[in-house]
Amino acid sequence: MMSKRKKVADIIDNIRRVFQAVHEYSKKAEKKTGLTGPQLWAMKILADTAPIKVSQLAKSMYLHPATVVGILDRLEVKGLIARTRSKGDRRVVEIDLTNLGREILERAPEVAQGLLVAGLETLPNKDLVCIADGLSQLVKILGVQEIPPGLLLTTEGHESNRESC
Amino acid sequence: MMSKRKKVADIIDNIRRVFQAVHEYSKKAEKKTGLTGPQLWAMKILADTAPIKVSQLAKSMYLHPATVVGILDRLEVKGLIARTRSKGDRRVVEIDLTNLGREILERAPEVAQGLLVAGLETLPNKDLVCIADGLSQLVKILGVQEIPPGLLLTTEGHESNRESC
DNA sequence: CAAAAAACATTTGAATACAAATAATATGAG
DNA sequence: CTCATATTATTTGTATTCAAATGTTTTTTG
Repeated sequence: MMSKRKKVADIIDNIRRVFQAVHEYSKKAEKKTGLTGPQLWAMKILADTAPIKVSQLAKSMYLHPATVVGILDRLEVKGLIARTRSKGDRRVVEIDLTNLGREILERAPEVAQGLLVAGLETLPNKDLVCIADGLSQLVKILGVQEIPPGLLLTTEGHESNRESC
Repeated sequence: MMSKRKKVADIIDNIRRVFQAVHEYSKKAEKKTGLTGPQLWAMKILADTAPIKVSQLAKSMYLHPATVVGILDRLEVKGLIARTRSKGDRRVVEIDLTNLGREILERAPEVAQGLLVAGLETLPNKDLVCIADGLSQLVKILGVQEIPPGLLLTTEGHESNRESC
């Protein structure tokens, strides 16, 4: 029987491994496409929801608007997105993919989350429950059930409803 | 019974929550001490292992040496650490906490990991096994059992040996 | 309607973070 | 011993991230 101390240490190690893996994966995707993780992420969202306001994009990415402006600047320079001042409300800037942007995106790999989703979907239901419960406990410990996820991807909608261990 | 799709989505959401929570926590510690997460993290490591080489500190933090140099620059300006060119090998720079650094550190809160460890330790053994197994599965999916953890903390030593669900 | 408040995108300034290049020193091969 | 190689810290340049301040435009209030 492992000591409690040892179990806790193992858990922490594995959390770190997950952090690290997501990070490494995003760096690999960067090498392949010339797009950084956040840039690719923004484009994936645009592919689904363009045209979209800057503020809405920021919300979708759970990032500060100022951060998104920077990312958009660089994507614009590369000719992958276009900004248009909205006719109806001239405070608003509408973002859309250019044709080049769409082409590039087709050849781009999934964001880190894609890897996770693909991997998880191959698992039997029983294992999914196991993983889900473990993470729920962690979330409970951290006291962040209410926090809207953030980072890592775009899928919105977070109605919860889970089973217990 | 939840659909597999839904389960996977829930898992991803919770992973994002954990990411987010760790990040938020580090920002909170920053407000309290005037030290950023990485700065505090570096000092915690120094408290345990100083004097230490820059390259060794970088390894302990799983960061690029260039990044650590920047962090040390800012800590040095605040008078919390001291750099000394090593006598034995003049390429090496030894880092140590100053007395002021030690004082500040005493009043500083734990790094995000501290919160996790404390929370985990209150859980019954059964729950720990549940969390550990869930994370093990994730790590397996990501194919990173071999990756030395990284991020989040400093404790070294990672022999593994776990039970199943 | 006019002034105040809010919403929106952006700019500015600071801290990470990495890769690549540099400079200084140490070690190894011949 | 000398030259090539390796190690060590640093500098430089780019990207991400946030908070705070700014400038426009819209909405709300009085």
